[in-house]
Amino acid sequence: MVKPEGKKTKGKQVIEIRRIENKERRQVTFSKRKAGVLKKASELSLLCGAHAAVAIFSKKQELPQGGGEARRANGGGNVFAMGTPSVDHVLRRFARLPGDAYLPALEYVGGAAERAAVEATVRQTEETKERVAAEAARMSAIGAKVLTAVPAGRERFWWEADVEALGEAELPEFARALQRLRDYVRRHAGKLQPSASPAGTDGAGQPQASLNVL
Amino acid sequence: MVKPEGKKTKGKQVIEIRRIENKERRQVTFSKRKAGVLKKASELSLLCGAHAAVAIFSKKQELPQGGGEARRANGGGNVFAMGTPSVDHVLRRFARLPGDAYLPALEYVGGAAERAAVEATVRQTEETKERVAAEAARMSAIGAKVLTAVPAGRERFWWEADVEALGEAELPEFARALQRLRDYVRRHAGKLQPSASPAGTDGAGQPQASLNVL
DNA sequence: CAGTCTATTTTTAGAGC
DNA sequence: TGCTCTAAAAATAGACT
Repeated sequence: MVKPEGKKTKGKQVIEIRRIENKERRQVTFSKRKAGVLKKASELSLLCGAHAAVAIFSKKQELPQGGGEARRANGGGNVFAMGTPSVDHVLRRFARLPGDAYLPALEYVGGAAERAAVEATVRQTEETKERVAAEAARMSAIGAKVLTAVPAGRERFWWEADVEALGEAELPEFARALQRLRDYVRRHAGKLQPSASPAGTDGAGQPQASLNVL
Repeated sequence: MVKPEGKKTKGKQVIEIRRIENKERRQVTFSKRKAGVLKKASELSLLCGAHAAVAIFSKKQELPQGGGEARRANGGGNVFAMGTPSVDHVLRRFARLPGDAYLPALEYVGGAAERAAVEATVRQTEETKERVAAEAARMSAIGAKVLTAVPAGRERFWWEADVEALGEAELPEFARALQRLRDYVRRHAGKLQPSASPAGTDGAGQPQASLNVL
C-alpha cells in the first residue's frame, strides 16, 4: 500500500457567511467572488436572454459623517462593475478601455454594443460628453445609474462624479432636484396612455432610442 | 461484486453558455440561476462588506418598436430582483412582502434595514408614498433606479412604473427631464467642494441620511 | 413554476508566485 | 491585485412531483 504522502492542500474549506475580519483574506475573497458573481450573471443573461446587471462596490459606502474631501483624496478605491444584456465572459477581460484615463477603477462588463459605443465616444473626449451621457442613458436601467457612482477625481464626466461625495455636500439641493424628477415621473406615469409618441423635440439625439432609464 | 444497478440520473451535464432555445428548459434554468446569482451576490456583500446590487429582468427589454400598450397588458412578466449591502440569504425567502398587492413580481433581496423600512411604509399605503420614495432614494445607487423598472400594472407607485413603457410614450418630455437633472448634477459636480453641508431644508425626511443615489 | 433528488460540473478556500 | 494548483464545498442539469 503506497503511503498516501498526505494531501497537498486542505482543499476548499467551509466558511461561515459573515464578514471576514482578516483584511487580506477579505480582499482575496472579494476578488474571487466578484469575478464569480459577474460570470454567473453574464451566463444567466446569455443562457436565458435576460437583462441582468450587477454592481459591486469594493467598500461599503458608509459616509463617515462628512469625510468628503478625504474620501475624494484617497483614490476612492471604489471598485465597481456592471453587466447588461448578454455578455460574453471574455468581455470581462477588457477591464480597461483605451481611454482609460477617463475610466479608472471601472471594470466594465457589458453588451458588446454598449461597450463599443462608450469606448468610441470616450475617445472623442470633451466635445462628446453629451453623447456619452445619452449613450449611458440608453443603457440598462441600472447601468446608467451605476456609471453615476464612479470614484471621484478630476477630468471626469458628470456621470462619473462621486455621487456619494456630492450627496454629502449638496444633499439639500440635490434632493430637491431628485424630488422634481420624481414628481415629474409620478405625474406622467399616471396618465400613461401609450398614445402616439408626441413626436416632440427630443434632446437625446438618437430618434426612437429606447430610454429605459430613469 | 454487486451489480452497479446503473446511475439514477446523469448528474449535472455540461452545457454551452449560449441561449437555451427550449423555452421550458430556459425558464427552469432562469429560476435556478437567478437564485444562484442572488445568493452569490449577497454572500459577497456579507463576506466582504461591499455594496452589491443585482437586477435581473426575466425577458430582454427589446422594445418591439412601440408595443407599449401590449407590453403593459400582458402582465409584463418583468421579473426583477435586487440586493444591497449585507443580506442574509434567508431574506430571499421573503420574496413577497405583506403588502404584496403593491409589490407583485418583485423579489426583494436587501439589507434587513431597508427591507424593514420599505415593508413598514408599504403597510401605510397611499398617504406614505412619499416616504417610500424617500426610502428608495436612500437605498444603494442601483437599488433606487431598479425599483424604477418594475413591471407595469395598476396600483403601483411611481417608482414602480414601467419606465420602459413610459420611455416609449413620453420619451421626449422624459428625456428633457432627465436632461435637466443631468445638467444640474454636472453644474454642481464641478464645484464639488465638500464644505459643511448647507444644513438646508431637505425634503427627504431623515436628517443626514446618506443619499447615494442619483 | 417552486421544490426534491442525484451525479457531475463549477466554484473557491488556502497557500504560493 | 492577478494567476496557479489542489481538494473539498457548492451549484446545478435533468428528470420528477
